[in-house]
Amino acid sequence: MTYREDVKLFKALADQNRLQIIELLHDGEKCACVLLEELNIAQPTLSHHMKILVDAELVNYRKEGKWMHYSLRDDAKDYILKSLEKFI
Amino acid sequence: MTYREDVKLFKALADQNRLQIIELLHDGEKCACVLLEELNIAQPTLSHHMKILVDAELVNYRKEGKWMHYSLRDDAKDYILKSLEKFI
DNA sequence: TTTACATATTGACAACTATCGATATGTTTT
DNA sequence: AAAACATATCGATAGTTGTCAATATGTAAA
Repeated sequence: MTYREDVKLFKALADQNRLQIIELLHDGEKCACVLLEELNIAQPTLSHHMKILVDAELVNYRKEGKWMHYSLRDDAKDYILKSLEKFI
Repeated sequence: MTYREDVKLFKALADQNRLQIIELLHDGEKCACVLLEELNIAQPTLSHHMKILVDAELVNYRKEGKWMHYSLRDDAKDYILKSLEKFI
């Protein structure tokens, strides 16, 4: 039994900025530009974090013109819980 | 709001070997020597991982003579869940 | 009181990660 | 078509992490 996907998920959660992003997205979909305003990081850094969250399948994106809208997957908590339950 | 403790917890979960250790401890308390037999890592590496799990308060230890016995905290799942619920 | 054993610590190293300036890409506006 | 804007990618760098050999520490057995 290997846990590659679960490790990826917990790695995505193992960063202060990303936890804050998840909290911000909890209210609903947000534009990257809005996230950028709320966080104290440079634009390439935000882009980097969003990629990690999307790769972990925690966050969805929707492109609209020149804006990127990110949203937490609706069953995010269950998704993490299901991962947890594999070994705990 | 900062998430220092939560990041520490998720970092502890963000490693293949440590997830496997947690799975092994799910059966109940185990001696370090037993864990060492089940995992394909060197003894200092196990010691390192156990320290991270103990620091994250996911795992308790009990010293008995020259043996160290490690066990998962009984409310481990709730403990993680409570952390999750801070931002999700 | 040696010797053997279980675990922790140290030191070194390679791999990974977060960060940001510079730049590229793609879109809208003028 | 040019300028302005939003986001992604690249390249570099500092800091962190996983790993193990060597060694230290502490305990039990001979």
